Amino acid sequence: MSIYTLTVQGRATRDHSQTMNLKQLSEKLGLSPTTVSRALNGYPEVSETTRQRIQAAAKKYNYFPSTRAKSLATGRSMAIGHVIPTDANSEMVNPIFGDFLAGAGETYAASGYDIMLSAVRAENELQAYRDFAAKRSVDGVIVHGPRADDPRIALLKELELPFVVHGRAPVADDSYSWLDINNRRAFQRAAQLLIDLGHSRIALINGQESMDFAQRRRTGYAAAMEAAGCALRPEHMVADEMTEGVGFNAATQMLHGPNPPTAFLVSSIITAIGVRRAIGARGLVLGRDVSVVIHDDEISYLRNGDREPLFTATRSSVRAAGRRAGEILLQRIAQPSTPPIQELWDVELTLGQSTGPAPT
Amino acid sequence: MSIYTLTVQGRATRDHSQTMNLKQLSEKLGLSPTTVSRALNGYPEVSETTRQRIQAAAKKYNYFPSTRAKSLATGRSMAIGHVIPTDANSEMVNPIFGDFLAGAGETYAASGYDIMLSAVRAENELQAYRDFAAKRSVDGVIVHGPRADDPRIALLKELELPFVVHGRAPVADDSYSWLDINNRRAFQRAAQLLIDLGHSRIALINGQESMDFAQRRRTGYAAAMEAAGCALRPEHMVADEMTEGVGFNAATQMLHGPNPPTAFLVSSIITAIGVRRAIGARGLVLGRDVSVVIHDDEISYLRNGDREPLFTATRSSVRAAGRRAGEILLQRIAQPSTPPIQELWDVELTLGQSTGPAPT
DNA sequence: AATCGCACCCAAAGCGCTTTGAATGCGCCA
DNA sequence: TGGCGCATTCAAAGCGCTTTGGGTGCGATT
Repeated sequence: MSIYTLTVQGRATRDHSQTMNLKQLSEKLGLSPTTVSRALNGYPEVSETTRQRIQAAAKKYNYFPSTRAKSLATGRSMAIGHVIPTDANSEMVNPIFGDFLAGAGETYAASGYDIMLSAVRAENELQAYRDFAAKRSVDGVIVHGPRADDPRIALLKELELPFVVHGRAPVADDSYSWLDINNRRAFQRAAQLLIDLGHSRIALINGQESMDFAQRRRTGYAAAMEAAGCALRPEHMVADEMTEGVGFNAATQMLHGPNPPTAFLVSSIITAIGVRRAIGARGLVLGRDVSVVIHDDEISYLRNGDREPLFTATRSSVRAAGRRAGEILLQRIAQPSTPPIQELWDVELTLGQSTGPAPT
Repeated sequence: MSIYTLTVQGRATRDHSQTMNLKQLSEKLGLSPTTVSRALNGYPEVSETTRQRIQAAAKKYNYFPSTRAKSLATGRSMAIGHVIPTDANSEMVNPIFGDFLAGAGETYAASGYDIMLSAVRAENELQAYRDFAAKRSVDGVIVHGPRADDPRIALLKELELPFVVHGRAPVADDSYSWLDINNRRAFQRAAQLLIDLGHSRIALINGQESMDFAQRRRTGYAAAMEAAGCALRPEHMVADEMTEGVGFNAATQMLHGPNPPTAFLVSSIITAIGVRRAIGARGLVLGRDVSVVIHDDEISYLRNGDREPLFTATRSSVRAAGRRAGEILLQRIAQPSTPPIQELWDVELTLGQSTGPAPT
């Protein structure tokens, strides 16, 4: 027995032997569907004694309202859309995605929302949002990894689909909701820390320049360097995918160059693992010969050390960000006409074993 | 304007100014909803010329059928459920999840299915599957990371919800569909490779014993060791979470022990990164003093080297597994009464830079 | 000329829920 | 005693689609 069966022609036919539904339940109780529905949804027009009776019966018969029918009747789908790009070229699935979703999922679950995931190639990303809107399958969406002049924000406004951006677009704009960390200040402080330790040849291994966060981090880094009178060397600045391999290759090349950096500022712990490998391969010691500061998203399976941090790091939990972004979105959905919400989180700077005074 | 608005009492009221629906479209065309629906769904009872006309209009007015209504009418939700445990204790979100989903998502998208994600704490996992069934929000589910005597399999059978297991339960059972890699053979071959290189003190750093794959890998490892007459030392076998920290700690401890291993067999590239760090910290050289063989799931953001593999590895793409598991599930959904499908994939063994002859 | 088959099309019912608008019954006040 | 207000309950409409079970009109068959 299954939910549906196929006829010979392949046309679907129904199978109504399903689970308990509202009508059946109300018949068992000798009440109207109206009353049962109201009782279960907590409306006041039903006496407390019948409500008790109804709830007991619902539990007894394991009754759950069909989300499909509920959605259709209410016009709300009780689901939030997330679009996960599965870039065909780079085969890169964002490693922080899982933790962000776990955080957001907690929030959603508490309010009865589900997650609708759309895994698409980058070039179909816009269409994925369009589909969400056209098929009315979600009540709101989260936008991940905003880029310079990101077309998604304009599209979502046009589609009138509530959304929250994790991160933000480069241009200041208070017409939409976002949650971001203070990337600029984070990298400025991180660079300053290294400068205070006596470093002046500090390399930046960053995410791709098209990403807003990467631009802001570079700006922060550059500001600290310039304020300290340190030269900004193009050969010491890389903006690329945040993979272990990129970290290794970039650091290897720099360490073999004419004026090798004595410190690295690295945008991701994964990239930093590659940098660490390069440092080791060059016969240098991390934290003594070469310092490294990273940004740590607190990815659950890549903790930055158990007790004390391994890498000195600017730190902000992406899981907490997911939780909060989910809250903001639900709030937007409940009250779409209130002004958008923006939150800028400051990061912690924690000292680990990967930094030390510049070698003399 | 939003999908719905709240009245003062908080009761939802409808807002029907929505997007184009079937009725509106059919009116514009001067046809009945029946005909339009049939035309768009490819049924034969409609002339080719009107079909063309209808399709053109649908495109012009950007008409998409509401999935909600469609689901209700057909009884199929056109969504696949995935439950992602967000364990509260370990805060561990499975790193291979993203890539598996990306693969499965490709398959789903090609058939018009969506992904419904349920992020729950481990203790609520069973309830998540129950909810999927009771709320009728998905047509089938994927079971991730099966454990010994996994209750989910029995539950799903009882719920009559089509499912496919990624991995399989320890007890042979051809009554359900699964897709697995040959973990036993993989680790047997990997251990054999090390033995052939002259190693005899080979450590195993494995996933938790409760996981089926970990048991099979240990069995394969043990078989090779015993066949070669190598002692199975308990202090050289670890079964724990597959994090960098665990790899580092376990390897550090072993390398400082009385009879340190000369080779490691590691269940995950993430753990192996910790092992590599421990080897470096001990002042040893990977691939010369100590050999390492890993299992590589080909996670997109943690490639095992660019061109040539970094670690010698048994290798199998988890993304490809997702694609195929999705296919199997869709097949099960379409024809639930056909016999279950089981697939056991063999892994590749690729040589990298992390293995060499045992030091003498 | 009556009948049949076929190609096309439609009205209406139904999926399982929510919500509107009314009905019922009861205590209470004038 | 009649009428009012309140607390409960219900019947029916509607959400946007699919599918059943006919219709209609036309050429071909007898």
